[in-house]
Amino acid sequence: MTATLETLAQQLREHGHKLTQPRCAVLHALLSTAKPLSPAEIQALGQGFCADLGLVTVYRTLELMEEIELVRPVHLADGCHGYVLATPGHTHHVICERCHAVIEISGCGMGDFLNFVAERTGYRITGHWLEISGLCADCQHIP
Amino acid sequence: MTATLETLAQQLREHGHKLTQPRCAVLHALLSTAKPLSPAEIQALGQGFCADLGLVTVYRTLELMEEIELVRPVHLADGCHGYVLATPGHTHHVICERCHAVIEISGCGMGDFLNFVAERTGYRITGHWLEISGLCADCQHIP
DNA sequence: ATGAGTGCAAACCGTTTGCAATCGG
DNA sequence: CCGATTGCAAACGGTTTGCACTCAT
Repeated sequence: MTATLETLAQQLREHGHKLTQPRCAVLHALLSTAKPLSPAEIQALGQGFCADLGLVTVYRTLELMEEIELVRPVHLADGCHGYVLATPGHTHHVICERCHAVIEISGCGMGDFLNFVAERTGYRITGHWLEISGLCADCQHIP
Repeated sequence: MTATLETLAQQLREHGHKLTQPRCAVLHALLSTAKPLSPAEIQALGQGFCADLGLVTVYRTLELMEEIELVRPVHLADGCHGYVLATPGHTHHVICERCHAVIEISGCGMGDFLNFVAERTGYRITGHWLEISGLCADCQHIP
């Protein structure tokens, strides 16, 4: 099931949140691309739908949507970060270092590795954060 | 080989950098713990060795030491980040979510998983960033 | 009608920059 | 001695907060 404005709006309502113009504008912005968007980029794109969308509202909306797992933050190694629409379940991001396109990998073949780490360190492992960078199919052909 | 103030200082010199009091203070601070330290924490600890150590100098020193791979940045999922002394080669961090102790895992059993990702996505994989969180041996016994 | 949601302006925090003074080799 | 390094103060960019107004339900 692919996310649409309707399904996303529905999820907002289910969590008891109001469906407002600014929130629709943020969703529109995120739906318009597979790349992670910064709050400022979301504001710029969102203003096509809600002309006076404020940056503060974008922050508050993203915080809200992160809580109900509608969006997921993407932290890159260089510290910059953005948001993408979330797909349910445990996923990892693969990010093109040239065009920043993102693919989510669901399911994760790291169970064995994590067991090894647990044994080796004595830690009880509770979570992990993995982001993979590379060149997407398109960008491999562009020098 | 465990890093000491002497070996670290040596590396600085080898790269043509001067060995100054503030830089020693930063190294002292990092040697004093296995936890990642923020620039502000490094300044506070470092002032025990160099009373007027400035925060700006800490930033510039960390930048320098990151370049010559004396220290490594640690980004946590919650966005806060710090620095730890680096061990050579490709490593991953395992961080205790309670006391923030860090263990580095060298070597990394993720080759197969990355190949799988490459096949599945069509990306040419160039790098990855993995941080594992859990409870260290000590903290498992504290509720 | 009424509380959730909004925009604005200002506060805030961590980081970076310009510059004159200082220190190490 | 001389350039690398430092500390200070100020600029900076992104994020958060206080508050009065507005909107969705």
